[in-house]
Amino acid sequence: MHKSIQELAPRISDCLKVIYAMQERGQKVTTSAVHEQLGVSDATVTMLFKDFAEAGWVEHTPYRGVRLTPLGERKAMEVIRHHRLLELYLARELGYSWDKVHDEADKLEHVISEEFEDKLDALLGYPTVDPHGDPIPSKDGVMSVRKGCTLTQLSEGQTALILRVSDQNPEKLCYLGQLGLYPETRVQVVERAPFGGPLRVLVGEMPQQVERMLGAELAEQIIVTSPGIEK
Amino acid sequence: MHKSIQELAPRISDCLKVIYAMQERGQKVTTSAVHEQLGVSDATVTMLFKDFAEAGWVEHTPYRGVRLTPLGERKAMEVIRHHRLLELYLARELGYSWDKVHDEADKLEHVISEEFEDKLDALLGYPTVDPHGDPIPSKDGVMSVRKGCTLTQLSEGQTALILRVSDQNPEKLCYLGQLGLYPETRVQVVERAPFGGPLRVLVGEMPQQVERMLGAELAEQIIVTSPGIEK
DNA sequence: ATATTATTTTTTAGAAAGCTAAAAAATATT
DNA sequence: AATATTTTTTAGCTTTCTAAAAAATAATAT
Repeated sequence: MHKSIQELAPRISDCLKVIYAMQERGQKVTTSAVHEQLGVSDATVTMLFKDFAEAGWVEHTPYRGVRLTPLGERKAMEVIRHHRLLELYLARELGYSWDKVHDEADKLEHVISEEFEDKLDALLGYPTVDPHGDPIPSKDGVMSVRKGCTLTQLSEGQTALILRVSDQNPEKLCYLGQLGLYPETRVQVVERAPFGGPLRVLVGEMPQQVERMLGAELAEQIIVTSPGIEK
Repeated sequence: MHKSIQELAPRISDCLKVIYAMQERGQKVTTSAVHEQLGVSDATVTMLFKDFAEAGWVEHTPYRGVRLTPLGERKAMEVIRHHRLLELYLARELGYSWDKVHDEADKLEHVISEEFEDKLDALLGYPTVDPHGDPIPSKDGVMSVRKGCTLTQLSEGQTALILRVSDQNPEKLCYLGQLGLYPETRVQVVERAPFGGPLRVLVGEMPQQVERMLGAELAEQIIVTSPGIEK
């Protein structure tokens, strides 16, 4: 007899997040891929897939991986909303730097009540993006994603606004912060070395603009407004 | 082979709190008493006692119960500090009523980091009491208890300041809140019915003073300044 | 194409943690 | 001394996870 999923136990919601993130990136959600992200064995992932399928959150084709159902996406939105509200709260109210918010939010998100979430939401003024520029889903599960492209896709001379810095690695975030590359910051590509080489960019508005060098690996993680369509 | 206690798992810190609370009230900390408070079987409590003794947190005399060592008290202070800082934070920053803070803090206290605690502490201005008037231990484990007596111990006509309202029951707290019986509020006993009968008290300062009736069971939980020694 | 080999996923069997009911042991009460 | 109560020990349950075996799929060579 298999037990059905009642509450969002830590393992459950972590797995949901991983599945959603992979699917969002257009990747196949396979046993081995989730196993790598989640740090549990393949056997465990297979069992999680079964539980999820039984709960109606995913469609599971054995040996082929899973795909979220509308219900599953809804659940994922709840988890992501908790996480991102907490991230923003930690950064704005408690003064956490943006490279530390992820890990702390990961621990807190499993224990906060609905009431806590609502009060946070109100305290923060019903925000729509977290410190990395990632959108915060609304309470009814709608997440509006601002369209953009990666910084590497801009051509020389082009200007854009940073929308998201979608990396979880604290070291990388810390470094990007030192370069001033936060969401809502203006950037201009001065020079683009070929074959995935580094970028030379101007960061910030006119008076205090600074020039920075940036490797392609990092630039790839920076989502900016598509040229022409600034808002 | 028995595993030693490394981290303060939820069960562990809950048990520590219960042991500390009982010892503070001068009660014997026996297997059955902890079993009742904690909601686990006697067998489990016996095993917890063993683990605690092995960790050097208590002295365990088999069939006689436990007594906290200085190290054990130190650990208990850490747990209580977490809990009470969170309670104050929930009440003051997020607008929780004082009857709801306990349960939410109970969930959060198991997951917050040292950094989170420090930032809360700073945000709250390094507070010394929680919303119930219970003292918050300092980071180095010192807790200064303001001496007082219960409201039932005052004689007719006497005046005092409420120091603590040390009840955890949400319903009772909610009711006491309706009567305006919060810490730092002035009260005067107008009439004291004999044989544990109800009290008639004046609540608040002169201009907007109100008269209230109060059963002995509730009055017993209200700690006030001893007459004469107001501060 | 088809057989062979490699890879991935699932199943199976069992380990470890955490708990409890019931039996045994110690203490308390009459 | 006999009986009742409490605590501890024992044995075993449930949950959650994994290593290894089995099954399915994918890649390669003939």
